[in-house]
Amino acid sequence: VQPDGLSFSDSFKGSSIMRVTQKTIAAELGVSISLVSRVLSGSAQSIGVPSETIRQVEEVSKRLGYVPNRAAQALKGKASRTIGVVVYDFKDPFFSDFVGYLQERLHANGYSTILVGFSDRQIDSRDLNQLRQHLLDAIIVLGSDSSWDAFGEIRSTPVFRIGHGVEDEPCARYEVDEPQAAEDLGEYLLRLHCKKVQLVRFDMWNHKMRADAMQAAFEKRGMSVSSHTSSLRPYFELGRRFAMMEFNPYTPPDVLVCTTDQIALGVIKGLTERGIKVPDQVKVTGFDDIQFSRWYYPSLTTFTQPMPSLIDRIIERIRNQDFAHGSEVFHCPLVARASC
Amino acid sequence: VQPDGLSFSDSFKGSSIMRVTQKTIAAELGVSISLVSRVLSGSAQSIGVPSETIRQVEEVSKRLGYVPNRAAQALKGKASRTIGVVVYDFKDPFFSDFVGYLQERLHANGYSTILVGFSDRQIDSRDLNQLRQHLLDAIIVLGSDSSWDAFGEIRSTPVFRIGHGVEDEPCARYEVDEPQAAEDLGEYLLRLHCKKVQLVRFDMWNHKMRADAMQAAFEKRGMSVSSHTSSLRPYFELGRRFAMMEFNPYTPPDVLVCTTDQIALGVIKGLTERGIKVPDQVKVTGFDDIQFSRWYYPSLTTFTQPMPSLIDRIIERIRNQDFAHGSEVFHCPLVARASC
DNA sequence: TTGTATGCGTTATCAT
DNA sequence: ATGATAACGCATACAA
Repeated sequence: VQPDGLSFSDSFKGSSIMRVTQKTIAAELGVSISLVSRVLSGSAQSIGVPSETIRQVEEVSKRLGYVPNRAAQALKGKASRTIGVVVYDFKDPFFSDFVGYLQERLHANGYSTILVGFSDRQIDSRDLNQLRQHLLDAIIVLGSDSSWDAFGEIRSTPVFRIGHGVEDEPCARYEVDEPQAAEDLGEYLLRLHCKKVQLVRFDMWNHKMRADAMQAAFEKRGMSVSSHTSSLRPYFELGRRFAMMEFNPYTPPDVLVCTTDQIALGVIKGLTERGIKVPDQVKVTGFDDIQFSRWYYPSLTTFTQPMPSLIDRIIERIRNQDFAHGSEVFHCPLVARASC
Repeated sequence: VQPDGLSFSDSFKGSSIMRVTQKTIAAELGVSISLVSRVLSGSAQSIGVPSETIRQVEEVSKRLGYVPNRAAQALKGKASRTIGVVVYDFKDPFFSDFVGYLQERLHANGYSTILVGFSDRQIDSRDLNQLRQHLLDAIIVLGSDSSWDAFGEIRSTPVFRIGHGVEDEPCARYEVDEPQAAEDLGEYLLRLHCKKVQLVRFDMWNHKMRADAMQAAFEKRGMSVSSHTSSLRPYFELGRRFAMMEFNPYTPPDVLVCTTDQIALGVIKGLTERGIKVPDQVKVTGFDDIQFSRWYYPSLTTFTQPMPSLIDRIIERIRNQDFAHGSEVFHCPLVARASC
């Protein structure tokens, strides 16, 4: 990093630029702060303030570039219209896609997003202290966790979790309908005359939950199911390593069912490097429908997560202050592409 | 989305759960709020408060789970330790990678991140109104923009831009050293005996800037350079479409130099679909080193952006209140992989 | 129709 | 060594 050496003189003037507050506007017009406040908060009309006065206040406030101070508003007990978003694994493309969409919808609905995310790791309650210092209308958690420990101390803010959690978590939870997804894939594989399935998954309880549902659905349909489990990270490397080292091309399964798109893409890359053709010699499926699954070669058959409806539903609940605890499941449709 | 129908009874109790404030602690101990404040802000020691009192306050505050209210602190003029992050294209994997890393570093340094991002579009000053309502220590902008319009109204908060901007932007700017990158690639291609280069880029000024630098460096070394420009989005489709429809396999260039990894990956996919081998029949390069470039088949030769050092440098400047305007360039090292 | 006063949680400046 | 008090920006109950 090297300076270009010519423009460092014009320095930022720090806090010398005064913020425009209601006081500024009131002084400018020679009226009281409360009058300005009433106009700016929209309650003036119904109170009976003459529209000429309203116009003047609005004119000056616009001219001076007034923006309300949320800190002050929040302090007064008003909804902060600020949402905390917690992500367990930001490096995971699925989650970063999700965050992008979530943030955009929140923004469109007038909410600000405070982001707290990590890579590949459990979240500690200390990690959330920063969130607790803000006045939030709600917290949205992206990711599964088998314990509620991290959120135990957050009691004054409602939490929505998108992912699997513990049974009696004091939050509203949205979970993938794993059995339904498994049934859908089972039917699909049956039509493709798959007899022999191998599952490839990460060694974690939520992957196991998904894999177990798959296994049940496949065996119910008379397929034979074996399983490969690994704790290698990142997921892509897990899949690739499996395809390179573990996959046996002499007694291949018909299909490799992976619990995550990243694993599946790694598998495809590993197989391709070994000269094994997908889907001709072995089929591959994933889960999540990340952006790159459509763009890989071959494109990946996977399950789409219905982000738009899910997110809009949560935003609506936040707006309605509907913070009822409990879990709902949502359906992830199978998207058939080239890999299977 | 269907309810599971059994756990919606235990509703969230809304604001019935009182927040713990300094007042709560003061009441618990029968002391004044000021005393509590002094202890909690760390100024007690030097003032001469007995360590026993300090201990007691700290004990109670921990037991009650006190967290300072940033809104109140910010109102009092304290640094909010909150940073706004603006992203021009969150759908772009490069930016979402960047945001993840940035956020993690900010968090580690005690800063909160307020995220405002969009997909594929110019940002309007209205889009930033939400940011302006927060008391921010700084704003970090990810992405290039040939105009300062959107940020014109933000005058009380220092801005850092990572990307190309206009010459006299009142902010601190960090820009890719395009000529240096072009030189590096020129040398590299020379060693690979490439004579004929085709550039593939998006139709936007910052892509043109990069492509122009490349063209100059290549022609300087005696290579012939042609160029394909398109305004198709997303970038991946741009590259793929080019490879499918425009690329002429009978008079192929030695290498396709793309202004972005996404374009390059699309090119590779398109070529692969046509049965054209990369890098055997034609080489491909990108720019940015997104996560999937390493994972594509073949893996992509590209330029890495030095996020860690860049981000840590910016955080340090924020901490030191060093908001000097002007631009610095940073070097993006070439990473040679399979595609070229 | 508009102004005054109060309080949100915190910090800082006074007193005591 | 500690407690009152004011102030940050805003909203609102209460006066006028």
